[in-house]
Amino acid sequence: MPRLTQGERRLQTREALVRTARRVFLEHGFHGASLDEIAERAGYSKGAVYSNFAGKDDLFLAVLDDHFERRARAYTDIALDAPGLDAGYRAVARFRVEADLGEPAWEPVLLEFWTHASRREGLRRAVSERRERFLDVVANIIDELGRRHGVGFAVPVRDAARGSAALLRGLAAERALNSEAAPPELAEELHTAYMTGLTRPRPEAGS
Amino acid sequence: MPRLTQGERRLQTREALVRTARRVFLEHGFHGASLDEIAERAGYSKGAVYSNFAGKDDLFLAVLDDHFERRARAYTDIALDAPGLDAGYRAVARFRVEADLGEPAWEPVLLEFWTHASRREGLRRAVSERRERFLDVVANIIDELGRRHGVGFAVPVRDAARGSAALLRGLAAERALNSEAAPPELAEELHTAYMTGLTRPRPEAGS
DNA sequence: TGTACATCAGTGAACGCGCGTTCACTGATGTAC
DNA sequence: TGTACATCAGTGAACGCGCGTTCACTGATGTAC
Repeated sequence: MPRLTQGERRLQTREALVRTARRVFLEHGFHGASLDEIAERAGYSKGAVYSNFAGKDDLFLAVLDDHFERRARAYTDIALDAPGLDAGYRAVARFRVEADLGEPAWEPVLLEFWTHASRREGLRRAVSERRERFLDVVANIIDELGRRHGVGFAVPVRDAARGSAALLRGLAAERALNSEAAPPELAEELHTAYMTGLTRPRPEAGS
Repeated sequence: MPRLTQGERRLQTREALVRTARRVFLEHGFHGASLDEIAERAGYSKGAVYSNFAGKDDLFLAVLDDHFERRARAYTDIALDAPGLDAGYRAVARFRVEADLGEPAWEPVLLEFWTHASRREGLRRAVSERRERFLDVVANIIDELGRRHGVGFAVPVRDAARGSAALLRGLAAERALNSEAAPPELAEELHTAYMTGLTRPRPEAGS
């Protein structure tokens, strides 16, 4: 009914494609998903994909951006709303595991794309930049958490963030192979052990 | 010169295929590697692959078996030869990172195959069984380490082992995207923090 | 030791299939006067 | 408000390509007598 401008229409198409692409990637994996199916299920032809994205890789990057953005917001809320330091460590781990269990296909697709990207220099760089930006957010959370509770960390918060993400991702990979491998309680426990092992009583006071 | 029996010849073919397959998988990834190239570079035709393996998946499983076996031996030696508890935690992390850096393509291929397997029930199970067997070895190492140094752990050693592997794998994934992301010293530090966070002063003495 | 038949590792060609990407084209929207 | 031309989102067909798997076959090794 509301006459849309060309730009709005285009944006609408783009969003429909990204939304559908996410679903199809989840169902079939990155290599397994076909642009044909994505376009068709979104109500367009394959050409529409190429009119809006540089190709399959680029389409997945758009899905990625969407995902990381939502994750970043969720982590921030969850960690900083927690009642204590330990509770923060735990809440993040629990959230992550629950998210994985709710959408078990996501982590495998992401890893598949990472490995794909790791072999293509340009794409590798594109994914890496997004990754680092996401880690910025996590690092800020950890930093803020430390500040609020008057503790410091054995390594720079950025490195602590990377390790935290690595541990949770590794556990997700275990779960992809064996869904009972790392249930929420265990993930909580291990993540807390990791963060606790890094936590130091007193932060270095300013220079 | 030495006339080989049919069985020996067959075994020789099998081993040549596995050895070559490993190299080609490393070069092109699991999906990217073709049985044609593997067979040809090993000096056989594609049919030889199907005479020795059920298919591409099965061939990769053979490569996996080989890999895990060598890794298991290496970890055992390294952890138990270390002069102390912390040194053990550190040595394992360092070994793992050095191995990754020496063969940066391995972790991506392994992850690619894991994600592939996670979507095929039969294969998933096959990989999972191998995975659990490997974790048995790591769990034994941790158990022995704890015994020797008179400490216990906050979770069952099997779970501690899974988390250790998860952390190191997650860091490897980071490195696949950005080779400078998690250098040996950092991996050591993070892994030690994780293990230390799990370590408890006194083991529960037998019931 | 020698012969006849059976087994079997490995060959090589053919099969069957799907997909990412390109491109000439169209019909609708936007712009300029 | 209306007309003429330009732009552009999306179409749909064709292109080009590779690969995993199957299978009838062969030549050599193994077996039985």
